[in-house]
Amino acid sequence: MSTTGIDATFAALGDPTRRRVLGLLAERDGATASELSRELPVTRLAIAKHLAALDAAGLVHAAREGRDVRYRVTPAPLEDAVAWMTRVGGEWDARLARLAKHAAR
Amino acid sequence: MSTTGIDATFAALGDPTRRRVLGLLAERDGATASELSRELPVTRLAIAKHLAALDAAGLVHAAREGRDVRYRVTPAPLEDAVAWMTRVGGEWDARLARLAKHAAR
DNA sequence: CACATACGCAACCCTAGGGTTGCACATCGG
DNA sequence: CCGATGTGCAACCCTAGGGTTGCGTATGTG
Repeated sequence: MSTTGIDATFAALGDPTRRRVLGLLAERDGATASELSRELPVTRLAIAKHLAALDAAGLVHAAREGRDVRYRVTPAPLEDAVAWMTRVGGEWDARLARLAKHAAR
Repeated sequence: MSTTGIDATFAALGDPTRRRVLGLLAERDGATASELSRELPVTRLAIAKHLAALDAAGLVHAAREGRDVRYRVTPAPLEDAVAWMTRVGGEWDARLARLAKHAAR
């Protein structure tokens, strides 16, 4: 499942707009690209691209519903990212590292 | 302090090479740019740029020692990044979120 | 049916930035 | 003092990718 892996995750999170998209989607789960484009200063198609990238990174899942496509957050890859951070952080908080590893569902 | 904040942190972490640099530095703390460049397939100057970026993001601290400059990891900004992730994760693990926030010393 | 709405493809523009080379300067060791 | 080593600046190349517009297509609604 982690075929794409950490590289894709961090790359996806690297862009500010993409993080805003993900953030919005975290609140309005199941939103469409058009809906999100109304709340951001970019085109619908730009949002669609970002959603595609997030989808490729496994951070989001697309589900077609008739005319429109609804997206919902799938935060599993974030666990690996957190695990990496705690590692390079020198286990600066051992409890955090332990929980991050334990949080895998 | 959080003006640059999360944007800079995630941007810095977005590049694979830069993550490798940070990862190496986590093991060999206090390494110089030249040392790191010997273990990576890129130029010393490229490493130096990455270290500058990491420094700007507050993930690394440069300390001049005579002829060479030694870098050490300062993982504090990672806490904010982790906090953001847990937030967009829909508090998929409430304990993790609590600890991430609590870890800020 | 006609119109609005939502998605998708393709081509394109343009800047950011990762990486390089070439040179100059500082410092350490013999 | 001289050479080896480490850092820094500047200019440059080049690709990735964020964003756009234009158009075509499908699905919903009056």
